Amino acid sequence: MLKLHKISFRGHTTVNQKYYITTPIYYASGDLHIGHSYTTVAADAISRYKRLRGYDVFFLTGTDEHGLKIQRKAESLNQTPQQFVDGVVAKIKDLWRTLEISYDAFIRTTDDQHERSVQWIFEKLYQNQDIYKKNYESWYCVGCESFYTETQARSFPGMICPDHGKPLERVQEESYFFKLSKYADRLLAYIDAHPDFIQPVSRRNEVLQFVKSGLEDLCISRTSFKWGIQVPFDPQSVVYVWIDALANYISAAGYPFDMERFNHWWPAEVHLIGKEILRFHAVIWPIVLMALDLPLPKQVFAHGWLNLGGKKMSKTMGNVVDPIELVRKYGLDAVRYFVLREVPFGSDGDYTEEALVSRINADLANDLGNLVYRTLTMVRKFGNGSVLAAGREDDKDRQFKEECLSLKALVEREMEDLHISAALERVMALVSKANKYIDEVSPWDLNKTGDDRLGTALYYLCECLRITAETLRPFLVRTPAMIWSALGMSDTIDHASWDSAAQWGQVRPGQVTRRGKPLFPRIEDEDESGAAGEPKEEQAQPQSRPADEGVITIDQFRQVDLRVAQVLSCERIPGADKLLRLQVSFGDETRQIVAGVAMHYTPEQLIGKQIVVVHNLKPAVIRGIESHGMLLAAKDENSLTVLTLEHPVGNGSKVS
RNA sequence: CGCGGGGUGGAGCAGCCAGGUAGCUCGUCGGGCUCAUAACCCGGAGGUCGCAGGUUCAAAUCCUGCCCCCGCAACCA
Repeated sequence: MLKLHKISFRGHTTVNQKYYITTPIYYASGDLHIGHSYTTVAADAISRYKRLRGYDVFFLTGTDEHGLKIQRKAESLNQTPQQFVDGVVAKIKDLWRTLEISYDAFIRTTDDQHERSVQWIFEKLYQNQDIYKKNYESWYCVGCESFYTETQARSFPGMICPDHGKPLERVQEESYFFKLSKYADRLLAYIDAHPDFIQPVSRRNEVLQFVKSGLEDLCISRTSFKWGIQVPFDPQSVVYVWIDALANYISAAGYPFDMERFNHWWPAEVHLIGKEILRFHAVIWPIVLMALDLPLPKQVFAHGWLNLGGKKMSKTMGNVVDPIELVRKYGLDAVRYFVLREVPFGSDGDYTEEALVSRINADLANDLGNLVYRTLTMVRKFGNGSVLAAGREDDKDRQFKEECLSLKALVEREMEDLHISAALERVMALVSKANKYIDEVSPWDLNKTGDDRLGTALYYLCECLRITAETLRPFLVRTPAMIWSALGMSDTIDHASWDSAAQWGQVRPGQVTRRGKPLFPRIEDEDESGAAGEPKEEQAQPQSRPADEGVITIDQFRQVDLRVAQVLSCERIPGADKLLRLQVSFGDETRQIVAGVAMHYTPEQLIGKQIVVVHNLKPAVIRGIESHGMLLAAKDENSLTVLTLEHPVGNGSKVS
């Protein structure tokens, strides 16, 4: 299952230092989006970079496949949980294949070896008395076969299960708790002593703050669902996500059954994570490792998010950003470039299609693509397609050469701190320099005068492109090879060492170039036909589906099933200021919905009213209460009014 | 007193930790070039660096207070 792939590079026959990097394991309950892709592409870029530098890399990713949510989802599809997750995992692997993620191993928490490892860990922690059993009471509904917490239970009127109409039972549940609190001081001391352990610094401060405010022991088992790893000495309980999922980082490296392999790889150099799971990785996980008496990972690096900017998240419209679709439309390297470039170190980036297009056009098409194209055109026009030998060298030329040769070190400096975006910025800065160099040297003039500095300029530019291509290899997977072959290099780029990016003279005078087509064609706005004076607010970007942004077709509107409903009953939800819970009738059907209107309506004001409800909205759980629809209301700064009907109509009537 | 992030030319951001000419990308205006994907290069305009105090020879940068915005946690369907 662990395919250790190894690429050998010229100049790096001896591989010695190891580098173990992980992504989070993603929850296999559905499709992944651009955010997951970002983390994984970033890990991929780092891995490729490290491999190029001669490290023996172990790049781990995978999936977290247990839990109630998956169990339920599988049930609703009439599948076994295993069948369900197998399907999801296949799609996730497809996505990574599409993005050409070079992972070395893919761990699934349903792997037999992982399950045994988790059980072993659980047992060991128990024996060391870091896990203890505690009784605690909770509420249970036989119908749901689910446990509810005190607050959830109290939100049900009369403590009656809303789904089954049965009173909840008070039951005692035995759960296992992990002694987080015991290790709080040790963790603080560790973080203090290892400034690089949590990066960036802002995240580190956040964790320190959190740990100082006190840790509570963690409940690490469940009896409310079965789809999980059994607690070895207690068949009633399954291990909850904390230990189950986090342990993947060591189980995948061989713990505890292949200690030789494990000791080779562990501790990991870096866990790359999104900031939303910082606490699990910077608090719970280190403490688990401490309890197991294992070394901690060298670094937990929490990157920022790729937010969905500007656009309102409208789930009814389903505007999730599908990375595969994006790749199909814009190309793999464009998408990789965008996610790696757009999120600066430590902070969040913003995804909009506009930003993506503007990045592609400005950086890849105008600067890089155009540089390659214009350079090779000159080689063709002024040198018959063959690279000219360098002639006399001017100060400008010498300076440009130095810039090219220093790129590698600059990229390294950024990458060693995982500043991926900054590293790409360095590359693009050289591209920019090259464009400027062309302008200053004006090869077309040199050509007219027959100056042999023409050869110098063209040769230097080819070397610049060669170096750029080599340096881009960690980030882009197609472009470097395309530039390489366009330059007419003799070998493939895979055989070029990383160090050669700082060595002048790899391009041979006389080698024959092939210009080909532009690498990154500019993405032009579709329909430029609009009248001149038209305000060009958000220009309609090329969309996979037609329609200007913000404009929908009648068919799209018809997807929303609006219906009249009558409020049968209505009540406040204890502990919630803004929410009302309503039972509404559609004539043949009664539903419960939750509405955030309690600040403006008392329950009595609504009872009996006919209102308009989105009938086909996906159910949601709000404050532990299921809501099967959304009522319509109009709102301005200081008031809110529920839509009602001018004249009564039958309940369940369609609104259109 | 929930946790955290942020307010810098029209837009998006860097600079702040280690005070000392306010920088980048896009846009805009003007110019240049013609090798190039209406691209590339140069130059200009445009900022009281959220507000008010304080420290200092000097503050976007350090300190204090206040205002506003955004995530998360919740009460967003």
